[in-house]
Amino acid sequence: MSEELVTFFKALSDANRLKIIGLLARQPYSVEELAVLLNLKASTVSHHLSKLAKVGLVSAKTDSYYNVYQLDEQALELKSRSLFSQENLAASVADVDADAYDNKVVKDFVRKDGGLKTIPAQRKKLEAILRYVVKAFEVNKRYSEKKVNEILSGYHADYASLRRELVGAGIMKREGGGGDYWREE
Amino acid sequence: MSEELVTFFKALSDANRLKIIGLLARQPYSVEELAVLLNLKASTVSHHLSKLAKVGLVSAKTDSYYNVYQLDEQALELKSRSLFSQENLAASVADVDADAYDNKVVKDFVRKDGGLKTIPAQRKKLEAILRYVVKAFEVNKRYSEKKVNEILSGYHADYASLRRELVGAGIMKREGGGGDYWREE
DNA sequence: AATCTAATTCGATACTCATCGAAATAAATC
DNA sequence: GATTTATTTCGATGAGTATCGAATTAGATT
Repeated sequence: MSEELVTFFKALSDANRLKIIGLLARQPYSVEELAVLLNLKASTVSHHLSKLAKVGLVSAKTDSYYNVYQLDEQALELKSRSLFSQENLAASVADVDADAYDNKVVKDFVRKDGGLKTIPAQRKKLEAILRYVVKAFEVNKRYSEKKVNEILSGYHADYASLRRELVGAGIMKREGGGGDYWREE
Repeated sequence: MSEELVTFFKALSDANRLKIIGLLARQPYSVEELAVLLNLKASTVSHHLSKLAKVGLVSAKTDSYYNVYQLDEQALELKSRSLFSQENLAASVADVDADAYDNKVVKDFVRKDGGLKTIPAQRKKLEAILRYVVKAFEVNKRYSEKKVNEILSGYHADYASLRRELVGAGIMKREGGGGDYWREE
């Protein structure tokens, strides 16, 4: 996945985070020690460490009062080796191709007024359309079924099928049996 | 230098720029072609390409109307190999140490009101102070000698020495013989 | 020379994110 | 159990930057 690669690079595209890595390459440090060395507040350092931890470059060990962070050299080695591998390069291009495919399908099935000519029967095309339709919903906002139907009916008279497929494909989530709907991520 | 490394990672920490790299890994493309493939405007793609070019990952070849960009695979290979080398790790730590040194010198020579107790005689300490003093100037803005003197006199009565040392150390630039001063980078 | 076309630059806007201080957690000592 | 200490989380702020459209530049064709 390309998103993961972006996250990795973002984690490293900050001078203070690189300094942290450089320091941890020599020995483990607590948050406070790093804060003093870098002339930053502890909360800021904590923020940086969480980003580095998220991509698996550092990890923490609790030691009495302190939370001692250490560099995962193995992960560093591994990552740096595979960064520009054929797979990663291909993955980023796959994203482009996928987008292009989605765009083509949307162009084929969507009228100028934004509504759907038909609901695609083929699975792959249907999913492309579902990814298009879901953009009408805000991320992480809760919608009642009534509201969902109302929005979807702007796309096709058979809003119920759209709603069912959105949930079935995991593109929208639903709480329990009769709860609200929302768009994740 | 650590700054260079940050720039490199920043160049790669954008999804669209990674896609560009992925695409150029297969074949060269013009700006316009990339814009279509990525669903972006040409001006945006141009902006991305300039960032990638700045770190030496891509280069352009003019071909009739078009400006065809290609990936410098050699640079990619080279960079990825040395990213987390001992030298780079050490360099980032050196920055920390250097900063700590500068901070200590500043603490020793600067009064609470911001003025200098004395102008350091030792070269290394003087340079640390000069790096501190130059922060009073905006980057890339032009200042007349009169204005420079005015600002520097806030630090020490011997503003002329400060001005001379700033230029001598290359920390501030001066145009020709009697022209304006400015702070680069 | 005049005109087209692609590319770049510039100014504006919206969004992301580094940083801080304050509040909330967590863990250990008293 | 109460309190201290380190860390994390949260909200706000400011700086940086991706994106666009318009204006400008650079080249090539007529």
